[in-house]
Amino acid sequence: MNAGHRQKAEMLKALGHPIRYCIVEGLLAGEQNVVTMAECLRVPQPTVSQHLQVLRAAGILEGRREGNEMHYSVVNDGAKKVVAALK
Amino acid sequence: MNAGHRQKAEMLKALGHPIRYCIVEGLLAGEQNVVTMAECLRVPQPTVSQHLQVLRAAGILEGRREGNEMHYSVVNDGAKKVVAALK
DNA sequence: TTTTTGTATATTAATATCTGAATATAGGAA
DNA sequence: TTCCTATATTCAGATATTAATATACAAAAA
Repeated sequence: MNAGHRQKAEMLKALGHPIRYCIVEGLLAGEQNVVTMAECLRVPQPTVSQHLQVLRAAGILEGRREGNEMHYSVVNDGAKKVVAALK
Repeated sequence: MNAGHRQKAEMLKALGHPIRYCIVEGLLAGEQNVVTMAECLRVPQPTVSQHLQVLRAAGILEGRREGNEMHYSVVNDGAKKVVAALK
């Protein structure tokens, strides 16, 4: 067990929640807005924000503000590969 | 968010622990014995057994007894693909 | 019976998750 | 400017889940 394992496991742990997996898959398909995510997932907006924070902390997402909306995108190649592998 | 997301997230959650990721990767490389895993991972054998149980419950591993040893193998295609994608 | 191999259980500590309220941030209208 | 609305984050809390340890138990072979 080395640092690589830890890093990969940490990334998989972040993806290993239905809401977060759905967020990442949705972002890879082009969705962006937090309100849209919350409606699609049928969970309160704060819950989505908290999961977004987990994904950001894991280095999977980055966000930038566009007016009063946040636009997130997947910046982690491993996460992209994992979601693609499970398509 | 549908049943597919939940299933995939559950599998990723099981893989999302350094010890468990290491076990699965090691099994795909051909290792088998629980004592060997424990020594390699430098954790107590009961800890390895607990993680093996998590992986079995997630449908990632199956084990069969060979004399007084257990031989585990990875039986989940998704898990194989994920580990391969992160190689 | 003793040793080796592995699992099961109980306890405790640490994390994760969800909810609701409060707060921040940006844009537009009065 | 001030107020209002929409968007998003942060915080506090309660609850639930997970993980690690130690201990006890079970199965098989020497």
